[in-house]
Amino acid sequence: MVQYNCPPLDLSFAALSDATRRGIIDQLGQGDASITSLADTFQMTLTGMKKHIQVLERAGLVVTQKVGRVRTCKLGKRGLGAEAEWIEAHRKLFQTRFEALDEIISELEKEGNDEPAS
Amino acid sequence: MVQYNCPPLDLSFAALSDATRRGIIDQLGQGDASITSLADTFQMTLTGMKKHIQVLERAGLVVTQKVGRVRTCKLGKRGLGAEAEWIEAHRKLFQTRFEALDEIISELEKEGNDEPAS
DNA sequence: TAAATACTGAACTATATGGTTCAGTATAAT
DNA sequence: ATTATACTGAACCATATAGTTCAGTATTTA
Repeated sequence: MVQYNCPPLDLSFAALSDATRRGIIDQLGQGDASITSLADTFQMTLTGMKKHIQVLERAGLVVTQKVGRVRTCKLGKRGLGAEAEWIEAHRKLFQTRFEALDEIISELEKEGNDEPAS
Repeated sequence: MVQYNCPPLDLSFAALSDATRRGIIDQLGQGDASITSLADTFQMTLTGMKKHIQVLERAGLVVTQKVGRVRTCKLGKRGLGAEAEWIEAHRKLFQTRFEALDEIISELEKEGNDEPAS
């Protein structure tokens, strides 16, 4: 039986499934930030923000470094390559599947630009 | 022609964060399947598989239809467009960030330990 | 030295997830 | 009419998540 086990994707997709964490990535894309400034931006306690950062760190999406009393967070070098690969590969799979059912799909789409569901 | 009835990214990324569910998508890419055959493939109870399918359905990644006593699962028309968009946009963000902070990143990698030994 | 700042960890709450078993219902096959 | 098949729902379990408060420690700053 094929093993579909892929821990890094588990961790990164789980990390991306939270709007606050996606927001943190947005924010870090603008520049590095401390836990305090992120907690302030997202109106959350320091402890709560630290947990989000830990989730992002475990997924390799963020790295942090503590200098003095300030922990600075930045985007991880790992990036989103593996996730992009999986998504792209399977996006094609979806499309292929629909092409195989082209006659049915195109018929449905002719009935309206949106969902044909009544 | 992108997303119309698009459930939030929260739901789809959460759905993709489980290896079994990613495997189900692989499987459905090969052809439609019943709950029973999927449960068999992934060595799981029917009830367990039904829960996974429900998660995928809520995310819009899978649609199902019950005919007689068999519920057939197939890939949802929604696809992975919204997810691909988010990932691609942010992948560029990561890259831009690294170019800007190349020297700092390499310094981080040299240190490795950010916790003072107390 | 004293006080403010920045973070950390433990503990708690509430809810979700991933899985099970068990007891059904509806449908198909014999 | 029986029986087997396919699914469904409720209930349960263990663990994880998303957040909090509270009590610290370590580091600046005044």
